[in-house]
Amino acid sequence: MAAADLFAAVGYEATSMASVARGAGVTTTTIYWYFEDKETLLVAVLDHLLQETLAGLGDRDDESPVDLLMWVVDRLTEQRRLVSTVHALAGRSPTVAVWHDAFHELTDAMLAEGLRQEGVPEPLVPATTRLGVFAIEGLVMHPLSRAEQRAVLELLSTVR
Amino acid sequence: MAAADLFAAVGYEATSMASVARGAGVTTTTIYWYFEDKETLLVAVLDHLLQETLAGLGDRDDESPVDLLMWVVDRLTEQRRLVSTVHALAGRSPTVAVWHDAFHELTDAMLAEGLRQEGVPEPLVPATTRLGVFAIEGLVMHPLSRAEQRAVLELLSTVR
DNA sequence: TACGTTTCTTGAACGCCATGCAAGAGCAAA
DNA sequence: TTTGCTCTTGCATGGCGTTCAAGAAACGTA
Repeated sequence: MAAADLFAAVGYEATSMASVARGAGVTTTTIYWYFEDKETLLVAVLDHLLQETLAGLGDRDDESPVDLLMWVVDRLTEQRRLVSTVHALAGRSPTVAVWHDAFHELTDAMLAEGLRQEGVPEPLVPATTRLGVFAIEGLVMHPLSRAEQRAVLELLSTVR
Repeated sequence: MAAADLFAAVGYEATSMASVARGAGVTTTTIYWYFEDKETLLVAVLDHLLQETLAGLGDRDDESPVDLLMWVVDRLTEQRRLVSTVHALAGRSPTVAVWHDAFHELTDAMLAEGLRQEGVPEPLVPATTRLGVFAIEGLVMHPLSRAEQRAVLELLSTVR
């Protein structure tokens, strides 16, 4: 998909529908036959990216929890621009908001399950999950050195 | 400032320079005489809001740390739309990025100082500060009940 | 093979937006 | 009164997301 490349290269906002069409060798109107609007196109790209990432995650359920989180942070950091685009758009576009909510439902559940297997007591799981998600999003959005990232995640693993 | 009202009412993206001008009873060109572009106007509004919030914070340095954080989260949540706008724009606009960095430098320092006074050991201050900031931003961006918010902040205060 | 219907593509438009520019009003100093 | 500066205006420009009427291509049916 040409849109995915452009979103990754210059970002969603800087990508015009005309440039997507040019990249696909068609006209803008053709894009609109397949996707209702630009936001729907974005959601399609997000779904595609999510599939890829989930597949990659399946290949490494052997590593330690912190290493696993670091890997997820790395993948999301590669798409930092899209992440903040989604957050900004979710507040004003129902289309993107639906995807964003579904995404969190999925990832929050995965993290919660991981925490349970690490022995986090059940009543603490919800709040710990949320704090974990917030930490991941924070690490993705604010550039820190690898050591600093790890320090935050290690600190996070001391809550009780 | 008319721009501040419009940004708060409908958001930055949905606010056209024409509507700002109309609200101020002038022409768009006049706005451009005072502000270089729309992003510079945004930064002026952000500065204004920050001044107000800092003043309000000065009136309540008596409350408990968690209550203080809750209050900050409340103020930021009222401006949730602007918060995510700033995050999205900081990645592609130098103007907004500069303001965003300065904002974090200020607020991170304030939080770090608060943590020291709460007895957090010095070597843990940097990572704890970051985790705290991430928690605040997460709470601002994701709607949770008051009890859930408090649970996350209480959990956060148990790290060591 | 021919025809009707559905699927896909196109070029040209529309309305909105942020921004630029040349000209002029208002006003103070000389 | 003239000069020069600050401020405001109307108009224009180029780009954007999106729409629409029209036609081409593909396909099922006879």
